[in-house]
Amino acid sequence: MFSKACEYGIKATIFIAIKSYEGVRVSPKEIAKEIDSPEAFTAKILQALVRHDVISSLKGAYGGFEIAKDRIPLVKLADIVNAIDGDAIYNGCGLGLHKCSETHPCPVHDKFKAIREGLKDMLERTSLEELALDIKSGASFLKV
Amino acid sequence: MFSKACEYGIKATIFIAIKSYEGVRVSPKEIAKEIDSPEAFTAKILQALVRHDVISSLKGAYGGFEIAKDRIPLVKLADIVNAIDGDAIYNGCGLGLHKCSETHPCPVHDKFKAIREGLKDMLERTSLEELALDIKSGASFLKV
DNA sequence: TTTAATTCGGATATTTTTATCCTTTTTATT
DNA sequence: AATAAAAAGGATAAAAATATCCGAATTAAA
Repeated sequence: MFSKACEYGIKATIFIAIKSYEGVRVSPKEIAKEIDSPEAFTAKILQALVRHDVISSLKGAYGGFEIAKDRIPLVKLADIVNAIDGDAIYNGCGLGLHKCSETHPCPVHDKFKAIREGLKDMLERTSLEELALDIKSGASFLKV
Repeated sequence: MFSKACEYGIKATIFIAIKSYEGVRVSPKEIAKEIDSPEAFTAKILQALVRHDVISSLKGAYGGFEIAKDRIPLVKLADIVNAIDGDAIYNGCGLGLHKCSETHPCPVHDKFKAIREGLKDMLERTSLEELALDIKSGASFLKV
């Protein structure tokens, strides 16, 4: 459903949020260990998330990745997905037609529309905050 | 959402169904032209569909691909997707955890479950017959 | 039985995605 | 100002997905 890059990006952002609640910045090494991902590749994804203002970073000694506490409830899953995979998931045609529309629909246009909208809705409604709190409470897990 | 291979497979199967209603077999060349796909790659996908008994083929002169008329209403979108992309869409974890389950869920486990089940349901309910009839009636399109 | 038309299957090429490595830039501390 | 720690960014490598090519096997018809 999502690319590997996006999977890592979501898990990394959740971990950064948890650490940011504690007021500590984290390194790609620490993140990769926690979410069980390749470190260098994860670092690249973090760069993309910074560029898209999902998270922020501080270079140099005592630097690392963080996210402002007051932004955590405002960041939605959709923001993370969008920063990494773009909006193809919502907007692209299910069968790859270049000009798929109501007036020139692909064979699965309507059937997919419902699924897509459900997905879009879920991504836009789900906040980083609730995902992070579930991890903190032990209700969900970032690896294995 | 789906792989290119799967997109081609779905469109190819629909076209084969339409031609099979007319009692004529079709070649990869004709199919590729009709669905706007790379011919040789499409041929490989057709082989996979034959191996999984979604469609059937006849080698040699006057051969080609076809699907028995009485099977058209029985074949579901899910059969085509399964033959090409497997069942990762329904069963894999949304965030790539190896052991994602009710008792050890990833952060988006429940939210994805709903989407997944909607998708699965749709794929299992949608028949090749209705897709083919929509193309025949001009209600939907296979290319552009 | 020969021929022509066709799918099948293996080998290979290209492109995209995933992953790694190394140098440069930035920054807090000493 | 010097130093050490860290992200940024570019170059490269490996793996997977997409795509092409060609010879072998099969088949219907002449």
